Amino acid sequence: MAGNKRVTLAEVAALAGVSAITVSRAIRQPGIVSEKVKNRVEAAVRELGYVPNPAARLLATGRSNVIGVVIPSITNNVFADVVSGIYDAVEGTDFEVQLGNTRYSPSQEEGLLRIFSSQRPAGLIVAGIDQTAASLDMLASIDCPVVQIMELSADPVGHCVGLSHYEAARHASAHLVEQGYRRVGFLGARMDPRTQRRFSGFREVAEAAGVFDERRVCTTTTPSSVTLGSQLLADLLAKAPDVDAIFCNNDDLALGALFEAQRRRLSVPDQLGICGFNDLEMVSAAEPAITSVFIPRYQMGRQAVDLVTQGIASDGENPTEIRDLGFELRARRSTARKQD
Amino acid sequence: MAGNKRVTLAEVAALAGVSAITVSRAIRQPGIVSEKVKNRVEAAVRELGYVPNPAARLLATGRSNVIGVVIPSITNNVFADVVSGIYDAVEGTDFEVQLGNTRYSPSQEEGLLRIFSSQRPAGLIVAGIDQTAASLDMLASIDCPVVQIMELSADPVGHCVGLSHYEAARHASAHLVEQGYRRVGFLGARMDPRTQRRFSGFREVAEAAGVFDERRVCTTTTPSSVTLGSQLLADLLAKAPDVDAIFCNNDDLALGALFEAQRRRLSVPDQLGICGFNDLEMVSAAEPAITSVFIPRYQMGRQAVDLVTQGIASDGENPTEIRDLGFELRARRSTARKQD
DNA sequence: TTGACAAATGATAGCGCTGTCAAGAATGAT
DNA sequence: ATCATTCTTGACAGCGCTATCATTTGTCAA
Repeated sequence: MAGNKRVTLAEVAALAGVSAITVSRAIRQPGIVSEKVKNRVEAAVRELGYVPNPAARLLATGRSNVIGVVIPSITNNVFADVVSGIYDAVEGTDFEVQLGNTRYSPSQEEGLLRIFSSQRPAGLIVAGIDQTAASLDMLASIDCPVVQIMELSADPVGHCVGLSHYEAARHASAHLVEQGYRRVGFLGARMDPRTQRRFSGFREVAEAAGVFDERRVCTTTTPSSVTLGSQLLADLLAKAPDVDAIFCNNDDLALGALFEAQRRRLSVPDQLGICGFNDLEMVSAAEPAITSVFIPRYQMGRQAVDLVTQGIASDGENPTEIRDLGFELRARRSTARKQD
Repeated sequence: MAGNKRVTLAEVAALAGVSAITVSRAIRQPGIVSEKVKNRVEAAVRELGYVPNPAARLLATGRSNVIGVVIPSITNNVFADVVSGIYDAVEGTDFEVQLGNTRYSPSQEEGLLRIFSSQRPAGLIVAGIDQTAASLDMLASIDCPVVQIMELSADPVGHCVGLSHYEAARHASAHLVEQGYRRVGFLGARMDPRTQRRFSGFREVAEAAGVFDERRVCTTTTPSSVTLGSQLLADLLAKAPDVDAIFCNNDDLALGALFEAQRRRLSVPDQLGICGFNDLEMVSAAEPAITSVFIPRYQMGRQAVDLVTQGIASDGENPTEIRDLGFELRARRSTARKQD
C-alpha cells in the first residue's frame, strides 16, 4: 500500500473492472453510482492506495480547491489566531489553504493577489480593507467568493467579517476617562491604516472629554514589540511626565509599558492606567492583569471560510454579507483606578 | 491587462508569432531562444498579462513547485518564526509553501504527509524527529528532498537542521546551579517528546549536582500558556515551598511564573530564579528580564529551504546533511542571584 | 559554393482527470 | 409482453502545459 509511484484513476478502474469516469464519479458523487460498483471502487482505491491528482483535477475542471489567504504578517499573534481559525474551518472539507504574506506592503499584496487570481482559487480571504486600487480591481473582477476580514468596509469588494476598530478604540478610551484618568496618552507602533483608525477613535473621545494633548501621543512606524512598548513609554514620560493613563495600540506595547512602569516603580493602575488592544492571552495573566479590547480573531477566520464555502455552494449569487463580530472591552486591574 | 479570463500560452504564442513551445522555453529557459524571439515573447506576455497555469505545468512535468511544511502549531510563536524564515527564504524563488498543521498529533501528521506525498512536492520540511513509523516510511520513500527541523536526529530520514534540546536544557540547568540555586524545580506543559528531552537534560544535570527532587517537578499535558505558567508555579509552591529556582519548559510558562511570583511578592531572582526556553522577544523585555535559551528558529526555517533547493539543484544525489545550529543561553536578571 | 554541424524552432503526443453526450440496463405502467 | 422512463455506465475529447523528437535555419571550414 506504500509505494511511491503514483496510482492513477485508470489503474483503479482496471482493478475494479469499470471505466475511469465511473471511478471518478464514485469518488466525487457517491450517490449516483450503484452500491455494488461503489464498493468495488472503494476496495480498489484502498488496495492501491489511490490519491487523486489535484493538478489533473484542477486542469480538467478549471477550479481549484485552494482558498487563498492574504495577511500582513505570520508572526503576529493576531493573525496567527485568524489563520488558526481558517485552518480549523477548512479541516475536513475538500479545501486547502494557501497563505500569502504581504509584510504590510500594499505592493506585495498586489503581487500576491495577482498570483492568486491567476490560479483560479476557490475563494480569497484578505486582511484589511486598505488594498490598492489595482488590488481592489482584481478582487472585484475575480470569479470566486472574496472576504475581507479584520475590519468593516463601507464599500466592500465582497463579504466582510470584522469589527470597527474605530469604535473599539472609542470604547477603550471612554473606559479610561470613566475610570477617572484625565491625562491620557496614546502609544502606537507600525501606524498602518488599522492602527490609525484606532488612533482616531482614541483622539475623538479624548478630545470630547477634554483630556487630549498632542504631547501625550507617542507613535512610530517601527513594527511593534514588547521592548518597543517600554521605549515608547519612556519617550512619553520624557515628553509628558504628567501622563496618567495610556491606550496602547496593541498588547505587546501594553505589556512593554507595564514592564517599564515596574522598572520606574510607577504603580499601575494608580499612577498609570494601561489599556491594550487585542486581548492576547498573556495580558490577562500579567500582574496586574492588563485591560484590553478582545477581538474575535479566531472566529473571523472561521466565518471567513464559512462565507467562502457558502458562496461556492450557492454558486456565487448570494448577496454580499457584512458581519460585524464586535469587540469586548475586558476591564482588568491595570485600569481599575476607582475603588471596586 | 486586467481581465479575469485566463490567458494561455497559445494566445501569447499567436501574438508573438511563434509556437507555444517556444513561448514555454522563452519563459523557462531564456538562454536557449534567440534574443529576438525572447523579446517578442516578453512583450506579448506583458501585453496579455499572461501568468502560467501551475496545474498544467505540474501535470505535464509531474513535479510541483510546492514545498510542504508540516508543523505542530501555527499559533505557537516558535513555529511562527520558523515559518517566517521559510517564507522569507522562498521569496523570490519559484517555490511555494504549503503549510500543514498537525496540532501535535502524530496521526494527523501521518495524514498530512500522505496528502503531501501524493502531490509530488518539490520538498518537504517537517518539524521534529518523532514521526510515526508509517510517516517515516513515507518520508524515506518520497522522491524529493526532506528536511527535519528543530532537532538533531541520530537516524535522520533526510537532512536535519536543528539543535539538541537535551544539551540546551543541560546548559540552562547548569546555569541555575552555577548561580547558586540549590532547590531547582521544573515546570513543563504539553510534554511532547521535545519537551521531554529538555526535561531529561534538566534532570540529569540536577541529579548530578545533587539538587534534583521529584517534588519540585510540575508538569501537565495541557498546552502551554502564560496563565498556565502561573498555575504551575502555584502548584509547585504548594508541593515544594522551598523551591528556589525553576527551569521552565518554555517562555510562556516562565513569564506566567514571573507574574505569579510578583503576585506572591517573591523576589526574582533572589527568592526565586526563573529560566525560560526559546528566548521570545517578550522575556528579554520583562522586569526583571528573564533568562532564556535562544534557539535559531528563523534560521532553521531559512536553512531548511536552502537544503531543499540545493537538493533539487543537485538532482537528489547530494549527501544527507545534519546541521547543528546550536543554542545560546541568554543569562539575564531573573537568574542573577550572585552579585554581578 | 558545398557539406557538416550546431542552434533555434516547431509538430506531436500525453500528463490524469472531468464535462458532455450517448448507450445500455433496470424499472414500472399498460 | 411492450414501451416509456429513469438510473447507471461508458466513450471521447480536451483542460494548458512540457518532453521528445523532427525540422528548419544559421554558421563555418573546406
